[in-house]
Amino acid sequence: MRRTRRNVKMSDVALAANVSPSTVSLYLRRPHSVSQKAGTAIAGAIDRLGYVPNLMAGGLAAARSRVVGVVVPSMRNAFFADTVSAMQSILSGHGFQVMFGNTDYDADAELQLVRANLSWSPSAMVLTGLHHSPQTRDLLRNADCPVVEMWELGEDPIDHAVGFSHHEAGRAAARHLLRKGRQKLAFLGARMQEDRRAMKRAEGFAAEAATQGVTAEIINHIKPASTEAAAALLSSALSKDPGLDGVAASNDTLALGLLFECSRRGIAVPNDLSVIGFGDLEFAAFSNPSLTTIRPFGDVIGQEIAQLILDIVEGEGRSRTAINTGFVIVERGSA
Amino acid sequence: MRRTRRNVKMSDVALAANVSPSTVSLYLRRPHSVSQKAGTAIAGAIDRLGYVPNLMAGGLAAARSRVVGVVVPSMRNAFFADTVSAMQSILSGHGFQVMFGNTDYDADAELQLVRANLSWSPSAMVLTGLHHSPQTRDLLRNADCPVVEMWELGEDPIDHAVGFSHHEAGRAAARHLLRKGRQKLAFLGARMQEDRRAMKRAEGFAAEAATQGVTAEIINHIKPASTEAAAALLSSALSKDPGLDGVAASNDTLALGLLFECSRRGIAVPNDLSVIGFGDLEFAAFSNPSLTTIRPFGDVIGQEIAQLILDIVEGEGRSRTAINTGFVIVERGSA
DNA sequence: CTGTTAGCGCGTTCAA
DNA sequence: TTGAACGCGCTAACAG
Repeated sequence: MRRTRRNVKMSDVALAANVSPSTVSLYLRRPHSVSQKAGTAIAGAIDRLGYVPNLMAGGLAAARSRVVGVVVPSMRNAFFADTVSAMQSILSGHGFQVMFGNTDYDADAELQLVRANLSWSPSAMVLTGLHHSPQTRDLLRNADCPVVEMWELGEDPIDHAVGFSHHEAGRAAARHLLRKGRQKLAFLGARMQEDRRAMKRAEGFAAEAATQGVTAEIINHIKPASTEAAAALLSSALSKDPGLDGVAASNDTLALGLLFECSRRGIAVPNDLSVIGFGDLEFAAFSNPSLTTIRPFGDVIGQEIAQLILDIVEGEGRSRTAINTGFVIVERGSA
Repeated sequence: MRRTRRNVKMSDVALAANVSPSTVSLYLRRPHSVSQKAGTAIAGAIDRLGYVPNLMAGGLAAARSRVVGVVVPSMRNAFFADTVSAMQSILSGHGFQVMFGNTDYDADAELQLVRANLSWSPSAMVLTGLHHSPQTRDLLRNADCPVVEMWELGEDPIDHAVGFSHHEAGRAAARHLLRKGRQKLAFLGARMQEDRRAMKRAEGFAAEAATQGVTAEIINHIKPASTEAAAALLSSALSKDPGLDGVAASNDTLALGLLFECSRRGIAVPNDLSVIGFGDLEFAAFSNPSLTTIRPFGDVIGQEIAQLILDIVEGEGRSRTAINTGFVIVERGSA
């Protein structure tokens, strides 16, 4: 840590530019509300002095900061990494910064992160999913900023929601398998006790199967997706129904594990067993057979959220309370 | 955006607890420096009133915030997602928050992000790599906080560095192929004009080959890794040297694309051609053949950085200026 | 378009 | 251990 060369502040810039501090402040916020002459003088002083605004002071005075708090289960998850990256790129172009936190699917961690973010009087809060502890909801309902729940659409959002229906995604997976003539279905999931959205897909899957008179078992593995999880789930499913001919996995990582496990066991995909994943990870196209999966639009979610926030914060027009970004089935070799 | 129920502040808590504001402040920062009685009264008031500290006011007064600014090329990249997640988990346990930005390998974007982060008087700044624009370096050198450059070790760090030598990683890849009896080598890279670390691996690769009397061509594709990039690179490499029998890819995504392309062309891996990647992505083990690759330790980098920052900021002891997290070769089927 | 005047909510002296 | 005074650097009226 280097010596503190006392920070140059706005009043120093004002001095150097021969204007008052408030003119500098105004220039910084609305350059066009200041005379050409003052403007160039200020701009000159700013970079001659290497002035860096103190956003804490600004935020304190304005009772609001240009920070957007983002809380996701895990940045290691490509879904959220996509969304947050897309959001960050757009927001930073408008002078907003992203403060982020991982909950690791822990409700208490979520509460702490929300609390921490709110301490910065953010311009907006972005959370993942519609399911939060009552305390968290309370905090957010009383927060003096827009709240966006993402990656899920459903009942009773706190404020705004951007995403899609996981129930529908589950139904779509079932319909796809059924259309392929599959009759003995199962939904295999990893860590669904924590990932409520995966659970909703599972329920949609079973519901759709039921409407067609087919029963679909839902099997959960309590640990995260991995080769071991895939092996365990496949064994379990096969023992419950040896005639199994179609499975949906709660995500592509698990689906890829299933493909791997099938090849180990000599189960032909898709002839003996159809497999459909969820997520359309980069590598879904590279597997053998390539993976049929459901593609959500993580980047679009991020873009829509950024735009929504900008509309609300900068904007005039009314903003939609729910935005459906949809999903599509990407048909490849495995189903 | 809901109605502003005027925020409860520290003085409100003080009032409710029958103590002065500064006692509350003291309690918040060092609970043990306050009498038992005052302590419980304050704690009670805090959660009865739902007090959320205003970190901007606190930071302004203290001239420092518990924010750590993190700047990475892209969160979509699993390397950085791992590192940042690991770092965030540890830091948030100590009351620090992460403010992050993606540069997309753009030096100017990096400068803007650094400037923006510094406006928050962060407790530390974390950047990716050792290569930055002179302006960025200046800003950082004069910054009144520790600076950590990560994912690379080398000459002249700004302050602290946590990572490993990419030159050495490149050498290791070459040694591995040479040890397998490969004699016609090439290093295939995507977007290396921007990813300097990949370029350093390429140089290390060529240097090591040279010491063994083997020449290794370095070929770059200016667009990001993809199936097209892999196809183009393979064609180019084969046309330069039809006898090619060993290649290193700048990352696993590209390596997987190469594997895919080889299988399309009927090139047997590893018999006709050995392939070694970099990164050890989750799916490197699932490909066919599975991918031999170099594993950096992204999560360890994050942990070490978090620890380093905590040591400097909270701590007493002297902190190391460089931490080598190393790498290992994971030998699988492709080489 | 510019300058003046008041705080924003809290940390940090210091004295009691 | 507690409290009073002061100011952190800036924004937001408003008056000129």
